[in-house]
Amino acid sequence: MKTKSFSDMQCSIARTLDHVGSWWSLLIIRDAMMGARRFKHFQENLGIAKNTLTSRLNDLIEGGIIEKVPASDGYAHEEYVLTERGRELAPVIIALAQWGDKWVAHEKGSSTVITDKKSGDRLPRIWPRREDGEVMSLKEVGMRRANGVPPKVWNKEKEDPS
Amino acid sequence: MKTKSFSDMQCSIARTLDHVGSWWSLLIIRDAMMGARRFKHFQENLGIAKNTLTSRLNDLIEGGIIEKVPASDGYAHEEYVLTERGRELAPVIIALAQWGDKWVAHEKGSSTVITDKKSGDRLPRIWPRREDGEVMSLKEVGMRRANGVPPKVWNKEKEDPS
DNA sequence: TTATATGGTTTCATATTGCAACCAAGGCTT
DNA sequence: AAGCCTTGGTTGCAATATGAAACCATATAA
Repeated sequence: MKTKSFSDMQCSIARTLDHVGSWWSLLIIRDAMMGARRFKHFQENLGIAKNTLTSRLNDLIEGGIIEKVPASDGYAHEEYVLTERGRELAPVIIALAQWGDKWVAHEKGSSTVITDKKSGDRLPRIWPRREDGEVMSLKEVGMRRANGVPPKVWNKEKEDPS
Repeated sequence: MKTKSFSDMQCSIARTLDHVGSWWSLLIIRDAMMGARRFKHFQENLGIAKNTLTSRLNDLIEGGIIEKVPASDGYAHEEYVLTERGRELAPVIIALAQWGDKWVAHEKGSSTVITDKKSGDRLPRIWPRREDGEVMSLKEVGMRRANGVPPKVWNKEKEDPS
């Protein structure tokens, strides 16, 4: 459940998860990226309860990740499509897919592969790089707050051994 | 809540979310990447309920993302540290942080910036690239199943207009 | 015109989370 | 050595989210 909201936290990650962190959100976004547009697409493919799907879709619409648009084929119904905000979550989806492909793919079922549409080839692992495009090792990657927010307690402990 | 497990789904993303998709998991992993090692670090920093933290930590341990090790300073307690599996979730965390930094940073509080530790500079956006290292546009990125799993219904609809 | 599919809403049972209280084992202080 | 505090939990209980099934209005198909 989520009684507590992450949106107050001083952290982009927490605030992002406030939008896409609920159980089904990222799978809905994945399906939307794969071409799902209608309620039944999501519902049949995910096996999600309809009331929950309604709820999650509304949350995503409220968060500006998905929007409702008139049906592309002239029918009366509306369809759910990703906004630019939503499409830009692709790196998250890709990173999740590639991690799973490497670490939990063999255990059960098949994997989802991220490809270059033209060639059909599997993409290399999405990975942090420097400005010059060089791949970084994870040890070289740091995290800090943008505007002088105090460092974590556990860092202070280490910096100041009594 | 999660009655239903994603682990049976034929999709790496779903199986990954089965490991890290619960409310607090990715924030715990984020804190671990920032140097948190002890129960109280996570608890104080996240404001998570203790029983929930216990539960999430155990899930992450069971998933091989975090492991318990003897205290680094010789004390009696044990500490929680990321395994290699866990450390390799960095691209997910980075992608989340950068998305949030771009799309939800201004609204409230400060943002979390991903940096090059040496220079302290902000990293460029993590983004899909071709084998040759060229940045791709999102339209060029595709997803498919590894081993001939049938395509989605909604794709068939389009391919076969009656 | 009738049947069926779509896109929901409502109700109820169940599973998680948050909160507060409690507790055992180590360390620290005196 | 005795007592207190911190750490790392566990155990209820209340609040909330999810799943399943029933129901329903509208749109589409036969």
